[in-house]
Amino acid sequence: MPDFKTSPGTRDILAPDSSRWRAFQNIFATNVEAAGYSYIIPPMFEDLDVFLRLGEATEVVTKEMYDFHDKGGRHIALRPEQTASVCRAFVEHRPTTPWKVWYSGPNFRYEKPQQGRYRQFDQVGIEALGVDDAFLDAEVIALASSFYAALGLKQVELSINTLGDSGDRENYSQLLAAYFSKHETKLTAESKATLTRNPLRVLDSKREPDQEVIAGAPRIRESISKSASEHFSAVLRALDALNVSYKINDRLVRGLDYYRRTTFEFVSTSLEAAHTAIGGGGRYDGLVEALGGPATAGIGFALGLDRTLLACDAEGVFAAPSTDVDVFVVDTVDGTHAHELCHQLRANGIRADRAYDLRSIKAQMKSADRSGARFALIVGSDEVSNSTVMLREMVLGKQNSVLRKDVLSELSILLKK
RNA sequence: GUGGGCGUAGCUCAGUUGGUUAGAGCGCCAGGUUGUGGUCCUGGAGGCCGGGGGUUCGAGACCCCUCGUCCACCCCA
Repeated sequence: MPDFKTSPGTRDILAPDSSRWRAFQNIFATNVEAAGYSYIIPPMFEDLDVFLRLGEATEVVTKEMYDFHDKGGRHIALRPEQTASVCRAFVEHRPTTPWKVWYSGPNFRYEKPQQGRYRQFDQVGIEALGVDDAFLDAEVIALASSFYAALGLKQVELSINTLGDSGDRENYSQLLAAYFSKHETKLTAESKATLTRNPLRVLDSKREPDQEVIAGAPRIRESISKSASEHFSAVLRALDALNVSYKINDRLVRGLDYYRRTTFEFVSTSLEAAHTAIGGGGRYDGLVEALGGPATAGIGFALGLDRTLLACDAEGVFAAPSTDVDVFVVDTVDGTHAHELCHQLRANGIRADRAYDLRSIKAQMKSADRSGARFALIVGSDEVSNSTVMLREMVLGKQNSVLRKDVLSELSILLKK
């Protein structure tokens, strides 16, 4: 056993998974940049207070923060998500609105790891600030939806709900608290605990014994303001116009406290494990204000890389792209020829690798095979003496002699086929 | 944070009721093939059996602790 291993909940992403990650991020970037979202790279840590604005009833804030005091005495936290950072950046730079940004990168939560849940986990996401328009809600949701489609995912369901405005949410929360307290004896112990912390989240319980009480609970849409209700209808109409299918789920409240109005979640029906939620988001009108900025509307989503890739595995889509080189150079003379040929090929955009330590031709050919290169260039003493190289097409097992000076042009032609 | 399963070679795993120098397959290296990979054959390297303590004449096997990992709960992406 090695002396050192990765910390719990962290891991090394090696090839071919690493190239899959990068492709994932590239596809995401292409999709959202095509919709006017620009790239933001916020810091991975901030003043703890930035994240405290996410809400005191949120476990992400109260129990799972990676926080520490730095050498300057600042109370710092590794970001548990990126929405708060984006809002802080908005307040700090005051860009013109609408401000549409996307991000990609790791977040940190001190949780007990299990499948699809890590202490360092990656998300991609977008945030759009300064716009109240229901068309934006629908645009954001549609972008997530078409991104899943771009990966090849089919078994993804969209749930959507509205939480009303902040006053509505408060009222509803109290209404629920009253209702659940009345029926407390019928609730599971876990739900009772949740009730004292955040009555809304009791609705999220998937425990069987709770279902009857939940079914009878008051519905939020009965107690939201007219404007919030109209906003929700407009979002749904805008989704219909794009043929984005959804399920209204009036029990969907989501984890973070800052959500207002539109809230949504993407669930993979191909996953068996507990973690089927592969992405989610919503409006967070008021969060910018909480961070000291002007009253500003905001909406966004975050998608978990790991979970989305698990869903891809389950559906057998989005394989890791190949990173194989085009050419592998075998040099049994002294290594100099491989050295120079690789350099020349690479300089001309041909992906090339070689063997080292002047191993036997057999060993070098084995490396060539493993490299996945389509062609091998073989240089032995015969080739050196008549200024040629042997060009071998690996899968065909055919080879022919090529003048050393023609190698580049010859390969360029062959690789285009 | 709570509960349960599992830690033996780089990987996947065998290892009888405790009994000598701990095994297989795959992978890796070398040779068979003095200029050729993928198939085949032969050989080789590689293990403080997660760590610590205990029981025993004797522990990879049993007990305790600890760490890691997986699963469920909680929570969430």
